[in-house]
Amino acid sequence: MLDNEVIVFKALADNIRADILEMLEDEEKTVSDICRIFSQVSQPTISHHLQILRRSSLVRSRRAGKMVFYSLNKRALRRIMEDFLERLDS
Amino acid sequence: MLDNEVIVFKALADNIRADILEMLEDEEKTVSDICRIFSQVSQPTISHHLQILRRSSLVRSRRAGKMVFYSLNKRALRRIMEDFLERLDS
DNA sequence: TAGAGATATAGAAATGTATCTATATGATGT
DNA sequence: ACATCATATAGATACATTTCTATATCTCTA
Repeated sequence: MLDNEVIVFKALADNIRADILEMLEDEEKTVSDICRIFSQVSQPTISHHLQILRRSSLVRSRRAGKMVFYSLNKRALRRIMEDFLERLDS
Repeated sequence: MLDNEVIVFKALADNIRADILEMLEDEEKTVSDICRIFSQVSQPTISHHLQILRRSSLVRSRRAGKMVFYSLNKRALRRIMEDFLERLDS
């Protein structure tokens, strides 16, 4: 199994990060948007999870003024999963 | 993201377990077989990783005399990954 | 440029996971 | 029944991750 695959699986191996990814499935969201949903979790914690997702290439971020928008990198996610599945069959 | 998906990703999120899965890709192996390869890791540690893989449904085990054979549950792995990918597109 | 809003980083505490040694359990042959 | 081999479990320790509070950084506006 490739190293970056393990990194991606680590990123996916957490309920909060899984929920964040689902939130980003259809549209990008700011950190505050995300924090608003996870009302029980602090902003730095959300920020930390976002960094992990970013390092794994599963999300992208762009700054717009004071806000930072995060979006799901579907292409990367799909590519990694499909490569993994393909090696399983061959 | 489904709960059992997160459980599977947790199982995949470890280098030793990833390596074990690769070893099992083509043929079942006993615990001793696996231990022989991971010569730096103790038998109970391998056993522990195998239990995690088993609980996640990624491997199956069968006893044959004193030995226990572990095998990759390709069908489960493929099904989980494909369901995950499919929800990504729809 | 001072103040306020949005996000990131630092550092510490809490929690979780991996690993080890020792030992228990299960199976086989004598 | 006993000794032995293969694997699993218990319990302790080490290591890694998650989470928090406090604070820094960046950006806009007055």
